Amino acid sequence: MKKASLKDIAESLGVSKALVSLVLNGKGDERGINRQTQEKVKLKAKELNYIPNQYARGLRIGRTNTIGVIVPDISNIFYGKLCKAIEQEAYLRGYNLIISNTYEDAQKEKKLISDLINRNIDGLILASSFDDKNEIDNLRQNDFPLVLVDRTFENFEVDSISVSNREGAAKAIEFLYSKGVKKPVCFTISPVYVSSISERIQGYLGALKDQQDAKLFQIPHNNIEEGVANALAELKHQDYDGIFCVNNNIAKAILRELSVGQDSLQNIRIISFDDIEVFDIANPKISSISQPIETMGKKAVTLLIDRFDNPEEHKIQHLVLETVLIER
Amino acid sequence: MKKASLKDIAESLGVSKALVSLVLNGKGDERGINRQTQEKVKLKAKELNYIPNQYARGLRIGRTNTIGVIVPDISNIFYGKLCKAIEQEAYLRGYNLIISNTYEDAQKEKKLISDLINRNIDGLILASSFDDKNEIDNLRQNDFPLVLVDRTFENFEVDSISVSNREGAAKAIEFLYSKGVKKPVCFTISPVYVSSISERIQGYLGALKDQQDAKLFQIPHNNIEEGVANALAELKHQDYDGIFCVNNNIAKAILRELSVGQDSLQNIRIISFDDIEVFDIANPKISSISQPIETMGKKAVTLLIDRFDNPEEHKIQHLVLETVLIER
DNA sequence: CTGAAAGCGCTTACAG
DNA sequence: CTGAAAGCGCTTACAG
Repeated sequence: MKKASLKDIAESLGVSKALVSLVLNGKGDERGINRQTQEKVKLKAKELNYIPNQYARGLRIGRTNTIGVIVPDISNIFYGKLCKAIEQEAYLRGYNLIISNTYEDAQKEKKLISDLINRNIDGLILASSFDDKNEIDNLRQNDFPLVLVDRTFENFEVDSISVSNREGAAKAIEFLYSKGVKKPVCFTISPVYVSSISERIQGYLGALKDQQDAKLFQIPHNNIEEGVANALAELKHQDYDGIFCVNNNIAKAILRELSVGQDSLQNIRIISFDDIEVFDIANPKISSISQPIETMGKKAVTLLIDRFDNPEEHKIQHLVLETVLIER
Repeated sequence: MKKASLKDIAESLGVSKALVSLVLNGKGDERGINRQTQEKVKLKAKELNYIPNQYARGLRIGRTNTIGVIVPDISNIFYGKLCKAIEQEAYLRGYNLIISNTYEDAQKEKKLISDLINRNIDGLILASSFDDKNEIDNLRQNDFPLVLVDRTFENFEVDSISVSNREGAAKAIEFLYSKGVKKPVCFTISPVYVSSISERIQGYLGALKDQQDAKLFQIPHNNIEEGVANALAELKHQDYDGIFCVNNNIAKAILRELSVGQDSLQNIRIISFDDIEVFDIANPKISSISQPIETMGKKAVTLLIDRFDNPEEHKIQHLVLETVLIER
């Protein structure tokens, strides 16, 4: 691809690169450049199909209009939708995205973060798998523009946006009780230390009528099917009559498992965090705690860009959005 | 983020930037640089936590180790998985991804392509929404590294990887017949001109026992629910007894619609292109034509990188993978 | 109103 | 064995 450069435009017009740069960046009037000259430049730029080299530009001014996004797994529908929302808002604002997945691997996350920073991203939107905020404390110390999304850290002075997981989980348990469930069990997922998951577990525990009933199954994130199958097998012989799933992947695995037998569990009532389309058509019916994914994604971008644009006035924010109970 | 540069290393060691660059790029021995000097350089680089600025590097050598990926919609599970496969292979090979969505909007696709090229991506993996290969013919003419994935163009000398859509669709129709279906209808989706969809339609038409039975519903991609609801309502009064869905989104919409009534259609047999988890738990059972998504994604990356690395010897390839019928 | 020059951080001939 | 210099394409003081 032979692309036109500033130089090409300048030479073909007999003006300097500096002038062309100024005009094309909308500083023509401000710098009092002849209107006719400005027109000529713009015309020629269009004619040569000029597009500025963002990396040369980035190298010079230290901004690349690129936002890094790191999530655990984009093929998880929750993160897929989140990335979509982020992408749409970013596109509107003129930013590109570099999206990467960690698959809950802290080593990979470390590498990705330095890779991305190294690629001169202007800022980072992160759904972190780290168990400790210290892993990213250097970013905070260096004032690197960072927004935590979905997963946050306590007492960490960095912009974040998430949902009220504890309340959402409590709402789920109360719903189960209201439907006659006596003993609800919680299916959680590894890594259990990420804020969203641990808060949901706390919400479950806090909402239990009798702490004696507390029962948690921890399903490994990279082997959900088997973990769920084992848990369900164990439940068969017990008197738990409700299941709270901490995320949609768990609920989906339960549905699959139930569809191939486990008749004795057909009467168990299920509710899950994340509202996904599958629940509309699933049998048994699965109620859910729906998250405002779009708002979360768009707002993350807004927070980040505000941080770029107003580094001085920008106030660190911790936004917490409400969830909605969807009864089925 | 104050990052260490070549200069920092060079100065603190009293050597030149050139030497440092050579050593760090593994050309120390080749250029006969003193082993001890090399060691010192590497140590200091580690100590200062040096990471090269990829964009300065890219500006200089014209490569950025970044691959652009453009798909219609990453929140569609098919493309989500495809991107995941692409990401995994790219990560292994040391490449980053810039992923963007077109939402089937040709204008946006045009803009994204020039944006990405402009960001010095080394190559592009594209699932195009264009109705005409001429839209990207300039890329081909300029020898820009490009791999078409999922959606291809006929008689277009550019690497591509896709599945045998026609045969897959035919297989689906034959399966319906084998299960006693007499008159299968096809639910297709807009834009209907993209290769994958049009080939599936051709497969459907070609496999019909009686061309008189041909019946197509064209569902708009941005209003699937309503389109499907209308189509199903119309079907109620007719004698079609099988449905072939050209993709998973259509099938999911049918499942939802059926779950809220339409009893008279419960006995219709359904098969869909794309095998998704939902089908395992869905009622009615939905058979499917499964695509080798992982292979498609990984192979796209391989093709692209081979193109970079061996620009001379690289032969244009059009890979077509087989689909698999999943009976349910 | 416009241009010449410096410099962002890197790599690569070229010279010794 | 190593260094000085040029240049990738851009923007921005500075000068006139």
